[in-house]
Amino acid sequence: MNLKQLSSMLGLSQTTVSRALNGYPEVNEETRRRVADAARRHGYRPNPSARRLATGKAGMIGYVMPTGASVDIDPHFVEFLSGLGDYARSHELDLVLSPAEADDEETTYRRVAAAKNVDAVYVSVPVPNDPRIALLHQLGLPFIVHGRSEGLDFAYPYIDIDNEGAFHEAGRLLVQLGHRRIALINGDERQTFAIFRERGARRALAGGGLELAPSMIRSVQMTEENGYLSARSLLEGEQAPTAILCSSLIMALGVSRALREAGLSVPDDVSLIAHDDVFPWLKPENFPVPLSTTRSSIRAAGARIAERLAARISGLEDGSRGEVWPVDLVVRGSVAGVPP
Amino acid sequence: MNLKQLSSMLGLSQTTVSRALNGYPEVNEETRRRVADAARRHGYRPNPSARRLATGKAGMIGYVMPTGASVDIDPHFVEFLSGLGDYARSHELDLVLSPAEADDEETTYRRVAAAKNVDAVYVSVPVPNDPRIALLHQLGLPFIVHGRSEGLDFAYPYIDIDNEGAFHEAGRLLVQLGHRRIALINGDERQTFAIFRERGARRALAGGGLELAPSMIRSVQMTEENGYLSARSLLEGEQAPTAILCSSLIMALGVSRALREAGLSVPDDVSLIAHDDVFPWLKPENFPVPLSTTRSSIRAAGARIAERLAARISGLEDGSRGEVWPVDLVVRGSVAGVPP
DNA sequence: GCACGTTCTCAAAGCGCTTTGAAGGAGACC
DNA sequence: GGTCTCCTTCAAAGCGCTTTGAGAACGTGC
Repeated sequence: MNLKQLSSMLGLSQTTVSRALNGYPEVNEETRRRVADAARRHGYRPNPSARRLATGKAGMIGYVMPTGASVDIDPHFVEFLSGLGDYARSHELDLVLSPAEADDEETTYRRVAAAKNVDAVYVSVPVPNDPRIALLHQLGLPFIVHGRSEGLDFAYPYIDIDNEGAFHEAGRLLVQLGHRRIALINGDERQTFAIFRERGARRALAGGGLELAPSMIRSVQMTEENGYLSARSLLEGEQAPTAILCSSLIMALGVSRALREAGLSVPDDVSLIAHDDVFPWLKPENFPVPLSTTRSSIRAAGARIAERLAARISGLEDGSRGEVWPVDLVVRGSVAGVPP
Repeated sequence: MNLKQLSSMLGLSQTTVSRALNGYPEVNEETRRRVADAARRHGYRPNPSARRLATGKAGMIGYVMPTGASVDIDPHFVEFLSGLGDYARSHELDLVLSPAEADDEETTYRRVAAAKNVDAVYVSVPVPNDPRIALLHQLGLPFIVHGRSEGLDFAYPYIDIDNEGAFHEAGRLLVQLGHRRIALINGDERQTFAIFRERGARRALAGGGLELAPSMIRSVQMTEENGYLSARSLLEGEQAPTAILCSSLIMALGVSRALREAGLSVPDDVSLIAHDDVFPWLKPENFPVPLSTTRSSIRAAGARIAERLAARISGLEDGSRGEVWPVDLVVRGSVAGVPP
């Protein structure tokens, strides 16, 4: 059932039917009702390819997904998807994933932009001076960044959480409890979120007259194993930390394991605070000792990003507003004063 | 730069240019070379919307993604995506995710099929008599199932792992080691993979003259917490198991925690075998006691599914071949003979 | 009764590609 | 020289929608 058939069936022109269905004002209400009715009865749905060709609008949002033989997609991504679904499922908004060679995303961004398959894209885990953002800016393809870049000479729309604030607050708590040897097990140091977290932690320590020595920092891909290895290497040092800030719950699993293996207990020997992106399958309150966290739901961010992307597509939003969401510090059993 | 411009620039008709670029035989080699050259130099790329409208082919594959306020997307999904990327990134094959209300996927499948946005879809985690498979079969939209259904009266293409064989082998090992009280912590019992695993375990026990009592089975969503709760409730019983089969590494985390909390050690008090889908961020060899597993990479399956979907789209594959992949049993320190 | 807005509807021209059916040109064969 | 083929190329007709520019139809006001 296409427009032609439907309109001839109704004895109307394609124009009128199209306008009736798309809510244009110059159609008689009575006619509109008749058309809408017939469309529903016959299950008419405009062919998106045709509509796209005619309007240039795709009604889909895109994501360029870095992949590679030695590249693993981040498990956080499913949480983002859950959030996206929260908004998108009721708006018939689809997401197009375009896999890209991780060390050459530009080609794929150009392909996506040229193809006009999608009306807007979202960009995740930015780095300072992110070339993807500059490229999208230049190509004129609407986008929203999940996270922030630094050093770009133009404004762009984003949603980010207050990573610096979160780690500042967590660090400050530890300092207030008397800890002086505080370590940070962070994500990839090239990524802005990790830079901000380090900055927050550093500022917190400075507030207590302390420094965050390079020997107390680890920057690694966020796996259980890396959490374990990082913690172990920290604990081996002369100046083993009495408190650890950790950038992810998954790494915190490994940190727990290393502590247990070293015969150290939480929080008596070592205090532990991790960032919690709110996974449904791994909860901080279920750690052997309930884990203190800085908490912010990626899922909620995903829903908000979908919403803003949809708004940009339909012209309801423009400009380059940045949103920074506050992060909750949730104190549970894993922190205590410095051991005697 | 579109076809019209390119062809007038070359002094050729659109027909010839189109054919030259699409590899039709009736074009002079010399002409083809000229055309290809000019296309490359001017960065010409056919507009996919136009091509799609003309051919009806989208060059994209789809996935209807069940979502809902209380529905969480499975973390296994990113592994699938990594695998998909392994194949798709070099083939410019995009994936369209269409979020659906989890309790009414049919509507979305119909929308996707009608929209012709995608040439084929993949279906994951099927249940017996899966209505989605029946629907796709009826709609004539090409698809491949990741997993298997049961009870459908037609054949369909799928890729599955030998879940029954895997759990049979794992169970048999435990039986051979003398265990008589063996428990199964499984995924959602409605899903085929869980049914097959139970079947495998049951058959293994039967081989030793044993029965898998309902009281020794848990069917839950695969989270750390549910692993913990299931294990705890099993250990509380009169007839606490001396061995546990577990359907996921994530649940095995919780099982470990429950055992530790109960003061039981692996493998002296309880042997443990889990299914490992091969997450890069959580490895069985890094469990406190290296975990024995039945191993099968979801990522590899993702790549294979992308490949087969692409083949179906381009007409290289048809019919309804099912592939069943064997599963490795990897024995590590977490299994031992039955405690005295 | 006529000119003039309004309101509603329409034919036709795109959007950029693929594909059908046909035609021009060059050899080959008789 | 004429006819037949084969090889290349082409004009034009879709694909199914939106949108422009224009035309009926119908009051209204003078």
